[in-house]
Amino acid sequence: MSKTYTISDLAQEFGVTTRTLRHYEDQGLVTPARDGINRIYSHRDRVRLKLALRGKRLGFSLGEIRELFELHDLAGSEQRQLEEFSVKLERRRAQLEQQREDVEVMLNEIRFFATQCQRRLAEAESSKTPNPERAA
Amino acid sequence: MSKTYTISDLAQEFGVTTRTLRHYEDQGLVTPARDGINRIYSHRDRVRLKLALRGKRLGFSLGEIRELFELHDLAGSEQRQLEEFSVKLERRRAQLEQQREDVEVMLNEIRFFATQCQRRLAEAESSKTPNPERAA
DNA sequence: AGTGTTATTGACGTTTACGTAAAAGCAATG
DNA sequence: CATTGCTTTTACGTAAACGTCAATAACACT
Repeated sequence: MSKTYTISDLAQEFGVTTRTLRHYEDQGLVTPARDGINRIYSHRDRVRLKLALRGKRLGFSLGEIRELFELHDLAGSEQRQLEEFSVKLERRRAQLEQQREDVEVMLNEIRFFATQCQRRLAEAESSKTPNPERAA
Repeated sequence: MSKTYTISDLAQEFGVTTRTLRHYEDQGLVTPARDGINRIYSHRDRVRLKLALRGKRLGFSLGEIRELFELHDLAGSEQRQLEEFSVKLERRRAQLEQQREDVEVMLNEIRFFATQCQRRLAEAESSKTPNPERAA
């Protein structure tokens, strides 16, 4: 049917260890089926892993990522919880926009230093080859 | 002369504990002077703390933040290390741009769910007040 | 002099996110 | 059929980033 993956398939593809995948299972982030004793990962597990790793890059804890998954799963459910859901989303959003701002600031700063670096390296280079403009 | 701060001044301002500030000192992120035994934080320390907290929000470890500070301090120094510096900066930049992409993806997803939420909440609301359009 | 506030240095505790080693089970393969 | 390779569970270890006492010291009042 739909393609499945072994534990090392996914580990390799995403550059993590099998230990990590088992850990994520303990934490409820993925729920692979079993072939006897061996884990079999579905497409859904693969997607979840991808999302989890993105979440990690964004600084979320595994617990928070699980929460997000739960919220995500809940997204088609009863209205009574939707309000609470909405509030949580708003908090996430604010946090992420702060983070985006942080990233922009950092990138600008890095770009600045990078150009400074290039300039200095260029200067050092041009002073090695005796060129007429400045060597005079 | 220039304004100084006590440990709790900065802790309060940045919403961290004094323990955190002492820890950051252990890790070499700030180097407050002393009035006898008491710490006195300079404007420079304050800036460093601010940068450190931003770094944390971006997912850097304290060790990495210290590295960045060292690189930053080195920025006006000898060319022989500039090349190495430049390489490190480039790695950071790539990492940050990946992160920025992650943030964008996440924000879009959140915005999508938020509007879905609002829509459902609105629907629920309008079905409470018997309005002619749909109650018919 | 006594009381309260804020500071100091240890030093052990805690949480998170895995690492790592041990012991054991299938499965193909030379 | 023994070895090699991948898997499993169990369980202790660890690095980072602080938390949380504890004991002590310096001031500010009142």
